[in-house]
Amino acid sequence: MKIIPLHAWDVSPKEAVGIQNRLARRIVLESRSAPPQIVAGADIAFDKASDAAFAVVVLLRFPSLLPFEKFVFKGTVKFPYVPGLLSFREAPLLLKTFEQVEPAPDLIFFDGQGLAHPRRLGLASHLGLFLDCPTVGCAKSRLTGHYEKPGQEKGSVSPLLNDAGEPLGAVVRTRDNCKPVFVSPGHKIDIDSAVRWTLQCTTRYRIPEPTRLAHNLVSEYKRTGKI
DNA sequence: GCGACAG
DNA sequence: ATCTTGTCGC
Repeated sequence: MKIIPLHAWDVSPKEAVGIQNRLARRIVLESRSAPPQIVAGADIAFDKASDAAFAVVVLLRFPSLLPFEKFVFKGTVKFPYVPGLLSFREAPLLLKTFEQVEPAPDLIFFDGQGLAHPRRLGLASHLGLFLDCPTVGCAKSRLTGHYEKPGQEKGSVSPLLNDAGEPLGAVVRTRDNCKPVFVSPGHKIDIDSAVRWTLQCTTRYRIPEPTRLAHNLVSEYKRTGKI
């Protein structure tokens, strides 16, 4: 895929916040109506001992959800984990991986937030701009926003709102009696579509197949150390 | 000052 | 995220 270098990544936390505020205005919260044909999942794994990190992108057919291609990149990460600045820690490695990705997917799932971010530019939104591709953020826990617990039944959805009452995303029950996931649009997609595709990409597990498979693969690469 | 805080 | 076995529940 072609990457659009919107800015440098070796910046200070303060500069990072400024970049987020500036880029957030470019996010498009609208989506084309057609279903995706190819969806992707991306994730990163860190090796505690060495300072190596692995990034993986998996491509799956939709709606079969059968994986047919995978890409890996091994490197190091320097930016620390700071709540709200996750993309500055993970995006560099993920982008190196996306440089290899072909064909370009129609929708990409990330393990993290999209719009549901303090400055409305979570990892999924940020990378959506760099890749100029529809993206969805599917996080395992909340970063910001308030909500009412969704029903215990798979498919139950509850809106995630900011303090002004504006919608940021949704809390989605992807499996009966299981902790819900936090879904929010990244780029070039609306909230309802993000939730719909997330549910349609979910099988018997809490995590949607794209990111679940990416996570399994990246864990294996980290374990074996081989690419 | 205190609490919250994606991965 | 990462360090880790068994175990409770559907």
